[in-house]
Amino acid sequence: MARVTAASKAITRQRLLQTAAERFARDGFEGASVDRISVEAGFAKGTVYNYFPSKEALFAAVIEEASRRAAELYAGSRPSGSVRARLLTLARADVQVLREQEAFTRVLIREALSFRPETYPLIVRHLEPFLAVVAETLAEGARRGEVRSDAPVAQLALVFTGLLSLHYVQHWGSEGTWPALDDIPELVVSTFLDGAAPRPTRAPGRPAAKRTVPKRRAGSGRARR
Amino acid sequence: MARVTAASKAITRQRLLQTAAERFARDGFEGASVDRISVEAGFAKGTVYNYFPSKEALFAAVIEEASRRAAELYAGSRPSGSVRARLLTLARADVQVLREQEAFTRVLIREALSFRPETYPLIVRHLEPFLAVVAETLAEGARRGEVRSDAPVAQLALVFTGLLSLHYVQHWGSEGTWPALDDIPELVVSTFLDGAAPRPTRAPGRPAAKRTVPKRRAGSGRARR
Amino acid sequence: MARVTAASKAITRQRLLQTAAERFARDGFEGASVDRISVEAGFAKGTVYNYFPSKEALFAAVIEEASRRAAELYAGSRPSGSVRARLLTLARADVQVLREQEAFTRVLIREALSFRPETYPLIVRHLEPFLAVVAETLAEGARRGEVRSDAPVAQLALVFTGLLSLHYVQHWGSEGTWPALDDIPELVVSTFLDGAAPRPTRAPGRPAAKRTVPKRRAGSGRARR
Amino acid sequence: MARVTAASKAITRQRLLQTAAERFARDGFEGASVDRISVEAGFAKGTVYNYFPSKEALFAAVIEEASRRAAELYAGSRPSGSVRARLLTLARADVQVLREQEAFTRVLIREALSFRPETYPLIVRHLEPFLAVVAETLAEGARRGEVRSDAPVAQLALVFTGLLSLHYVQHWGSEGTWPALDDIPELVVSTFLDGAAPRPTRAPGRPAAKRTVPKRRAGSGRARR
DNA sequence: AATGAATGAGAATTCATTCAT
DNA sequence: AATGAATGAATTCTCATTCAT
Repeated sequence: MARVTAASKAITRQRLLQTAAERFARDGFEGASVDRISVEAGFAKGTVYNYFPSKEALFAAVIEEASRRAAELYAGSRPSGSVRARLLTLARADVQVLREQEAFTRVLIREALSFRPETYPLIVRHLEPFLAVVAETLAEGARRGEVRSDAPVAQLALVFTGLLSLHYVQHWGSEGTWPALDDIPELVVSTFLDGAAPRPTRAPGRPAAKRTVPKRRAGSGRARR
Repeated sequence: MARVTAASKAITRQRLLQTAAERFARDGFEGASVDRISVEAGFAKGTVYNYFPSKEALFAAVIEEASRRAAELYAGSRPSGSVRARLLTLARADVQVLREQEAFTRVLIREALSFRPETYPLIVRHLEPFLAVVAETLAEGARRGEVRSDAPVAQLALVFTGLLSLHYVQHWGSEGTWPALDDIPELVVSTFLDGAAPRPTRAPGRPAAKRTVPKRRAGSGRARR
Repeated sequence: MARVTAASKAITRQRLLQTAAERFARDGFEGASVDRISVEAGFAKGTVYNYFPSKEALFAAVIEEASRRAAELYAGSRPSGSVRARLLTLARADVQVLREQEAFTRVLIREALSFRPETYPLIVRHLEPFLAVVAETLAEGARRGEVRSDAPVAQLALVFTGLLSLHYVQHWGSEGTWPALDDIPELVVSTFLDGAAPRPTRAPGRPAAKRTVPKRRAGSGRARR
Repeated sequence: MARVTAASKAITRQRLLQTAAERFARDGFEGASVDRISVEAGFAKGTVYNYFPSKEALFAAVIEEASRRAAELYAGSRPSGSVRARLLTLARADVQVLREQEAFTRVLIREALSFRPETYPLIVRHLEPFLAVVAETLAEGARRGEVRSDAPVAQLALVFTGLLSLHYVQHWGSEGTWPALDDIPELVVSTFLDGAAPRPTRAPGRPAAKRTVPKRRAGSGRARR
């Protein structure tokens, strides 16, 4: 019985967290209503308070949960190959996480912008695993000469991750018009690695001008150095 | 009477707007209290409503005011020279605007992230002039071959402007630790134009690894044009 | 739980409605304060809003409740006999309703005079059943020759009902001095059917002389003009 | 100069009173806004307070003014002839007053229904002159045998005056549909004097059923049934 | 006299939170 | 565990009133 109870409690908790994530994402922290979350999750008005001591705590739990799941998902992807290829893999994993928990992610990014002292640590903690992998990848790249070595990798990692978020924001802000989620990884990797200035030593007759910033055939360690 | 009245009204309005910007920046649109803004500005609870018909309107006025001032400041800087130099000038102007109205800007960026349909147009309107100048500069650069011509300039302009915002956010999030406001223009221009991959054709004996992403002395006159 | 809850909810609702009727009657719709109603009913400031979504809705519920009860009371009295006798019965039923819910009725009459477009339909709906019975009675009377047939019964019914209201107003306005509630039915029926001109040729053996106005010696069949 | 000043003060006062009457009539005491009255009268927000110490006082003054003007208007009409003719004249005078100051009258009737102890005496005072003339007329009629003498004329006068108000209310409530203002005097006099029971001694071939309750030519006393 | 900026009490309404059942 | 009635602080907004100019 204890087992059953424990299990059903866990289920209830999950349901509350899921609903809460959706409502927070849609309405923001202030705008979301505890009552509504409870009812939408299929419980009565007060049930949330049997699981979380306050709205704040519920919100923190939502973020915590998002972080946990994201960490799991990242754990699965062990990138290899050139730095470009690895960053692409990481960015794709991030987009994958985004897809699987878009609501969570929106909460996260939105709340990051509020600079509320209570939640900031949570968010940093959430980003850390991803940042660590990126930084490691960049360090490796710097050793191999594929990445500029004149800037601390931690900062470069922040920029890379920030670029991802930036494009998510533009995706949401444009209501999906541009960029499409699928395009984001290559866009970001390209922006991050190559910049907007033309590569000086491109092969002369290179095909230019695609619609979007080009999927560049990464690999091929050729030339570029 | 009329004179005195008009003058003092303008002062009151400014004081209200200033305080409102601060409170909105700190607490967000939902979190900020109109009564509190009024009192904190040194007036009675209801005085805001002698100047603005609603909280929404007050918020809109805050953004409008920020836009107006920003436009003035941009108007002062007429960039010239290479695209890199121009972008640098623009980015510096933007940082200048940020400094002069940091509270305003925080409101803006934060609210942009809330995706509230009511305020989105306001924000877009605010960004437009800056985006337009950036896009124009990039178009010129594309013609001159200083900028990749394989992506729409409008999108590149969005990325450039987004990169600025991204670095502001990191500045605030790190409580000023990194990046410093002064470093942001070069950081952003460099990230935007050059990317993180090493420039292939640098002069051989080039001094590497500065603290931040380098002020690159573009020098070495070769190629880039 | 459910049982207890449901029962106590009904009681609470009734208490709120009763108090609301009193306050609305005393202060009018605008003048009455929702908070005060709640507290006066023995609850906290906001409790009204657990039962009614708005002040308007509370007001509507008060009227609805009054209508429901009035309909019940009218349903009990099935008038028969001469038109005079029937109208008397109806008027007495109306006074009975008034007695049982004097506060409600005052709300009603008072609000009818405010001509607020929102509440007018409610009030009309409230009056309709009574008006219908009156009209029907008058139609029957017209067929039998007991009532003038030269005016639409709907209008006559309005006048009859209006006369009742008029006397209630005078009752309240005079603080009960004149007319007494008990006298109103005969007064109104007499005024309505006979008018103030002397009845010229009453049949001799007709039962005359009630306490109030009617005792008419009518006499003097002399011509009126 | 004192004269001029005094005159212009009086004009201002009148303009305020007129506008106030309109607003009070339209919006009720609570609903009317002092600011709006002042501005609509062509003055600034605060000017009302140079003439009236409070909203209450302004309201009282409006009623007082209405009474004064009404008394003047009544004074002009010295009715003569049969009681029916005289009552008709009085009723027409009342409708005339209504027409000339509909706003004032609406305020009055509406406020009468609120039973607010502060204003009730004012309203009674307002009605008194009219009531007195009506009572006098009825007394004369009773002496002449044209009016029932079994009820105090004061009460009959109240009923007569109340009937007028009742029809005004129906006129407003139906948005002018029924009854038309022009029809009210005859309607009321007929209802008041004759009632809804058929006159016993109508001439046999009498024309029946007009649209509205008929101007009846008071027929000639023969049996009612 | 007139003005209109400032005031602040008070209203409706929301909603996180408590707690008896 | 879950419920949901009750609470009351907090919020936006209105408006009568004051008073310096």
